[in-house]
Amino acid sequence: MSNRVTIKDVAERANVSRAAVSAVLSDKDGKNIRVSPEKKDEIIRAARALGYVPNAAAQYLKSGDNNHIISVFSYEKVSPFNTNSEYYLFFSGIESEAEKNGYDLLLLNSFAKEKKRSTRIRLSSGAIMIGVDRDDEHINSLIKQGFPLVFVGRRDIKGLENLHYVTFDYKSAVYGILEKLKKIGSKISYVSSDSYISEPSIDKSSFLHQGAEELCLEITDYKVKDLSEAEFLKISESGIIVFDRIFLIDLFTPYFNKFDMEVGKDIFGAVLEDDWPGGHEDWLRWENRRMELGSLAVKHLVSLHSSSVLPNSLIDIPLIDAKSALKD
Amino acid sequence: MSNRVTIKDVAERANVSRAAVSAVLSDKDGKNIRVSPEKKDEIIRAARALGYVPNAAAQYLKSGDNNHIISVFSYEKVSPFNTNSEYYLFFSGIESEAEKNGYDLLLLNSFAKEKKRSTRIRLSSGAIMIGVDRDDEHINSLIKQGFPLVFVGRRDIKGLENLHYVTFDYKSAVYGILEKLKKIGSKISYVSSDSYISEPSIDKSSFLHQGAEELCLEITDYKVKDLSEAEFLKISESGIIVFDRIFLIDLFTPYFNKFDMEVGKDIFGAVLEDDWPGGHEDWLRWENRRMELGSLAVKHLVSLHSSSVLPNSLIDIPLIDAKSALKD
DNA sequence: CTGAAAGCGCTTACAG
DNA sequence: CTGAAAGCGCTTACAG
Repeated sequence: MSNRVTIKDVAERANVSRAAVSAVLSDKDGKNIRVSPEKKDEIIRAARALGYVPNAAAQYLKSGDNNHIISVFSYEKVSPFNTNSEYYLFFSGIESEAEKNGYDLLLLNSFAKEKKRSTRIRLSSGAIMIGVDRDDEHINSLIKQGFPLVFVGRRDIKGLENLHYVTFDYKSAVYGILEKLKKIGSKISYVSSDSYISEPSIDKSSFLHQGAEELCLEITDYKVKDLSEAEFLKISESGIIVFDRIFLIDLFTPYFNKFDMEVGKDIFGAVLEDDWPGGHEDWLRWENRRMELGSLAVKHLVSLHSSSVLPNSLIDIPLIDAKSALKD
Repeated sequence: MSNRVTIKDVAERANVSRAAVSAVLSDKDGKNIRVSPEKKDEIIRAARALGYVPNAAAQYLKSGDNNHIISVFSYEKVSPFNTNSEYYLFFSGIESEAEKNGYDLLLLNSFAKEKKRSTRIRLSSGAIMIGVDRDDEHINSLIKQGFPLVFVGRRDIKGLENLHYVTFDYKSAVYGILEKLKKIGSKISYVSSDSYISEPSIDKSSFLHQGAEELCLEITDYKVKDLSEAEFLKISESGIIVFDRIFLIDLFTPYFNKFDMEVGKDIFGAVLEDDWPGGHEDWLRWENRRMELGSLAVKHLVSLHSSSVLPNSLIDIPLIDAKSALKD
């Protein structure tokens, strides 16, 4: 920590003002500050001889410029770049897009000091939020103050308007599935888990009901925890089952077997989720586009930086095609 | 960028000095600065009402403290957290150990602006280097100035002493392999590729020769690019082949087949590398301990931070056991 | 064409 | 027990 060389050292060695050093070394010479070629040369040589490395913290503090660092904030237990994290693909898309745009990433994942952690965001000039916690005071304050921040997935936080987020185009995906199903029949059982209701699950459900109405389909909702045989029979009566989560399939499979029902033939199933482990080809579903969404989050953040529009105004969010991999 | 609230705003609202705000908000009240409980309460309320978030860049600039951010620097094309990067496991170990110690990670991987990139290191208070480029002026300057920096893998940079690095214990691994081989015979062909000579490959080779001498084994060196039949026959005559890189196996396999030689029976092969794709069970080799090495790099960096020893003095480096997964 | 000065947002001696 | 002031290392108007 001791003998760091600063701009002052360079200035002294080159016999110029610090301003001149700053201008030359950050290629801003010629704007407000003009430096003669000889001095310029001398400054560069002095910097090299001394081993000067600019203090990025000081630069950022003073200039307030975009420092081309994006914080990636995750509330989850598993770090998002762990392959078996459900956020890995988001993260992977974020990283490659960030690199394309010349941004570096600050990963905020330590759980030790919650408070310090959200503070470190201020070392970056923008943040991408993965995960669903919404009660971080610092984060909410920063949003209010117009700190560029993009959520992956629609987010709704009470008291906060104009949140920036990118999301899948669930509407067209859900409608696509409904159109396929309409060819089979007009009654649909919609099975959802009891789990925590997030914005995406709210959206999917509302698009489903809205679409059903438009397409004259009849939907019956079921909340399922443990599945009894009676329940199964009631649900499967319609011949068409839509799940909101993949894992629900496991609850039903034993009964499909027991009653000799073949999915895609005797009964039709669709799932409104994307994280497919492989197999399950008889299920109607959509592709995993998480990488694309991660990449989109970065694009959105970059546009927030470059645009003259105040961050608080909502920028148009291009939608990811959630292309349905449905059978004909 | 506009309406960020600063410590000044909080101080004004709470009718105290900025010093008091700073002390209270960073839990340093009671040291040099004492604040009455009422004022303390008022400060906290004011900060909350205003939505104050400390500016980490300013804090770091002023205090110079350990800001608990580690830069992870990689020179490679593929980002280290890409699963198929050869650095993925190092990175994975770095990340989990960093989290354990309450450190966040700044990933420096963008290739657009090489200069800016190494500058951003200064936003962190330590760095871990993966990959082998050694001609980054900024990095070298920072090392000279005592910036805490740890290389993954032994590194040798001209003009720089007391580099910090963590490395595999190649010596014991290579000796372990030699001891196994000694049971088979006393003549060994050492085949290495023509590729770029890095410190690890230098180390492995020198341990191999040194160990052979101690164990009274005879080693003949071969540099191989395209393998001719004549060459193959010469090399395989010894009955024992040691490769420095896994991919060399592919050059030899066709000839093993042609001459009906079975590895582990008619001929013995060992490889001084760890990144095994699976299979190849007949080859003597060692385990992949990259994750452990990544984790060790973080431990080393943390000890650099906490120790009162000047960074320039070399701290003892605990070695990773490169456990040999050799057959009996 | 060049340099002196103010100030970014903090923290930390130091004086009262 | 509390506040005024200096200063971390930069950049950017501004005055000459």
